[in-house]
Amino acid sequence: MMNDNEAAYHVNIDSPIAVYVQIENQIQFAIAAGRIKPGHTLPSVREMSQILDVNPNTVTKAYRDLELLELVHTRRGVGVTISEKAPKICRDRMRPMVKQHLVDSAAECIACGLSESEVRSIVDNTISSGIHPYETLKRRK
Amino acid sequence: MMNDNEAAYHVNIDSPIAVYVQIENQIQFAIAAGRIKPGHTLPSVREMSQILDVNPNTVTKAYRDLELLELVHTRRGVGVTISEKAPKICRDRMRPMVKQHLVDSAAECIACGLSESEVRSIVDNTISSGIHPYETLKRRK
Amino acid sequence: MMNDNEAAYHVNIDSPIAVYVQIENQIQFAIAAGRIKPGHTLPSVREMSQILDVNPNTVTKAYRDLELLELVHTRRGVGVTISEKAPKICRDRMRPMVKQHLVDSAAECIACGLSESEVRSIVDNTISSGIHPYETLKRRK
Amino acid sequence: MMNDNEAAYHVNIDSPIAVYVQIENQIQFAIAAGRIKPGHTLPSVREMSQILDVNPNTVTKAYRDLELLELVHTRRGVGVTISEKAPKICRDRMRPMVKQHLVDSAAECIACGLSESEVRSIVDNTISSGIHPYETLKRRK
DNA sequence: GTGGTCTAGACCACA
DNA sequence: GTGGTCTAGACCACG
Repeated sequence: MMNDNEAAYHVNIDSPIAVYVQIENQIQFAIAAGRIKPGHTLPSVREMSQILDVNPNTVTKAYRDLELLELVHTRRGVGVTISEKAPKICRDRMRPMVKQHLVDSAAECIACGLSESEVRSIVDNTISSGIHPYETLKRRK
Repeated sequence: MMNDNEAAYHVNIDSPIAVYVQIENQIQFAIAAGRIKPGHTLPSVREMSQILDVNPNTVTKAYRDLELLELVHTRRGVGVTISEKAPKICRDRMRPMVKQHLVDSAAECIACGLSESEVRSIVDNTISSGIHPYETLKRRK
Repeated sequence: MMNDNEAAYHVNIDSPIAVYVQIENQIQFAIAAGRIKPGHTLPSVREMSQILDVNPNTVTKAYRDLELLELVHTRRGVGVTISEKAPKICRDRMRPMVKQHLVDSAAECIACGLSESEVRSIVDNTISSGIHPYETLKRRK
Repeated sequence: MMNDNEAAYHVNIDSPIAVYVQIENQIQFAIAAGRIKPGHTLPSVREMSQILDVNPNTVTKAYRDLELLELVHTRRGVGVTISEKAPKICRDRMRPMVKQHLVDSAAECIACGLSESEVRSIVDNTISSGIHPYETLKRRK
């Protein structure tokens, strides 16, 4: 079994998606999926910057954004902890977004000439496989 | 009957996606979907810039990228025409991309706690509605 | 010892070859010849524009083309670095081109009535002299 | 045996070299190589534009340039004829140019890592084969 | 500090 | 008329 720290944070530096956005997304997905829960303390900025091998400023920016969204509380000397209302906020914020992504993606596939059954089969296969979204959420910002 | 302008080019200047990328995407979708075919001449840079109400340089940038992708042939004093191999190139390039988008989007939905049937229903609804993707696809690469 | 600047970038503004193409060519030759290697960071857009005394946009255009060719990786806030596969791509792309140029040039000489020995002698002299091509290669394609 | 009219004019519309330049080059090469001689009448503008399937204006521009170079005489009602001094002018003009091309091309090859023997071998092979340069001359303008 | 996008406008080359 | 190049300068996004 994994503990909370094995949430396996990572970033793809070659992704067109900004690094700080990737970080935010991973944490939001982890909250929405219940993998990290209210009260949990995120790795410190320094730890996270080492884990991800990125500039500490980048982590700071991500954490700061999460705080603006009220998903975490930052307290000096304590760290950054997941807020009580994070799961709800997170889902309320993300669901319309991910639904729209799904609509857009399906529309793209049809526009490219994929058959309806092909589209449905891709979705079915995705559903029935373990999946790790982490950098896609803000694809369109 | 619709006229040559049926392609109905347009851009959303408030989109986070660069205008020139929106232009490229629309043309690529139109090629992939067979709405514009090899030999077809695109609106001139000046025309297109009027249609879209953007600076001609922005259109030039989009057309130039399409040429680097070998989707169009550009000839000074003549215009920009769709290449013979455009449909194939376009589909080969776009299909893996749109499929991946669909996989990612479906994974996002599941990760956010949407039920499998909810996901399938969104896809089904999208398939059975007329749709006009034009500013999705990736920003770069 | 020479410093990092040994690459000695420069452009000829009176050349009929576009400035941005001259920049691309110099970098490609430097990569093909092994003078700059994967991981190397190119001068920033602003630096290069000062070195060459051209508008930053012109440098941007060159760097962007190099990225589309996958010769460099561009990262905002970081800079432009030579990709791992640049040397191979570069040689694969350039060798057929330069060979064809050589064939064409030799054919031109013969067609103009130069003797075979004269042609060979020009080539021999060129080979045995230090040479710095930087603005040849094709304009496009 | 070919007669003068079988000089086999043709243009490559996809070449980066301007069509009118390709026309000029072919005629100049033909003069330099002695394939067409003083007194010979070139195809009329209309004929040539049909042969090449290009706009008559393009042929007109080429013929006009050749006249400025004193390679041809244009007389209304008669046509365009090769001048007496064309062969000499042509060679004097072209030789330095083609020599420089050869130097540049050999330098490019070396810069791309081709071995000296490889370069010599390419040249030798070219010399010993029948060759038809027609659009290369003004590669660099 | 880095690069990315867009505008405005000039001038050139080509058909 | 077509597209191509370059400049100047603004504003944004990222680390």
